[in-house]
Amino acid sequence: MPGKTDLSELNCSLARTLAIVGDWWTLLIVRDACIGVRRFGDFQDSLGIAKNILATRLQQLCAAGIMARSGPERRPLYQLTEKGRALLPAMVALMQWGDRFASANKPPVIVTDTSGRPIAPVTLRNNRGDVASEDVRFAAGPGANARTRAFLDALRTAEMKRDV
Amino acid sequence: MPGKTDLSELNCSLARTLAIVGDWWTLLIVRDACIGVRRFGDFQDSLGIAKNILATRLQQLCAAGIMARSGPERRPLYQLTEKGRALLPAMVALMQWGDRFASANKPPVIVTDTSGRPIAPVTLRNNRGDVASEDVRFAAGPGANARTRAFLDALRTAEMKRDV
DNA sequence: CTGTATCCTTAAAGATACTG
DNA sequence: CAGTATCTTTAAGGATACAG
Repeated sequence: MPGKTDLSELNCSLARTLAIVGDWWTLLIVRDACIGVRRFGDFQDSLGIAKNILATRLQQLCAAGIMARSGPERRPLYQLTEKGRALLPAMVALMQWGDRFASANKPPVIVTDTSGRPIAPVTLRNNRGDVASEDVRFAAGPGANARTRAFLDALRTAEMKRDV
Repeated sequence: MPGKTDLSELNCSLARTLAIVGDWWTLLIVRDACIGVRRFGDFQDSLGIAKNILATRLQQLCAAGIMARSGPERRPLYQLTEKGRALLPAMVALMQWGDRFASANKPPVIVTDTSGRPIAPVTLRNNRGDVASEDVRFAAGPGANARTRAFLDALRTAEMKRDV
């Protein structure tokens, strides 16, 4: 992105994730890989992406350890690593949001287990069960720096002051 | 993004979601909103984003129904709508991935319920319990067009032919 | 404080041609 | 088929100044 800020500096795991997979094509490539695409040309056909862009993205994904290249040098296979497959819950959650709000509840693609049983809507849970989105809170974690701590403190204080 | 493809055309809910919230700043703004940020200036301070960019994003988010503007015209509040809060599972899943792979398991921010109980790692489940990422499959859904169907069929056939 | 209006820079995206 | 090498376009991001 033009003249941009380095999101990975932001002391925020979401920002760091987006700095790695947050651009327009990367998650779609990962999605295709999940579905079973492995060849350069198949990614290209599936996405309608320019070859140079695709080549760059695949290199980045391999460098990031999200995908791995194997097979013949002339006609390699690109496959997800464990780290790449770990993106699945996030990807499916994004898909489900799109199913609901951007595809009018008519999913172009449905997600199932090996027996065809549908994957349930992704929810947030604690050790007792689902947690509603209104009940979710954020707090400083072990990786928080002073700025992040101050920021969260300030917010908490502001809420105390009855901001509504 | 420069000279770009319209992802929303892709007959894919993930692409459509990314077309709405898939740029570098939008999800971070949503995250801040989740945490409790509501003021223009607070978003700006938190993210270090330029004012014009922030203004554009907030407009887009409001237009998309993800955030809503309220309060005095001179000093409005920006808050998530139901549609916006529905992004939480996806956001948390992305954060968790970053916690693990981009923050060395030292989360800058932790997510809890109202009692401080931690939110568990987001997983994929069917009606019986967790589904491992290797056991996830994709199939054409009610919103699939001919191209998507053909694509998924072709992949399935290719796998039959013993690709791996 | 919350924007809007300009201007500028830059690099991402795409098209095309070429190579092994 | 799987790239690499260029070239061009273009619009996103950012800085600044200004306004209500």
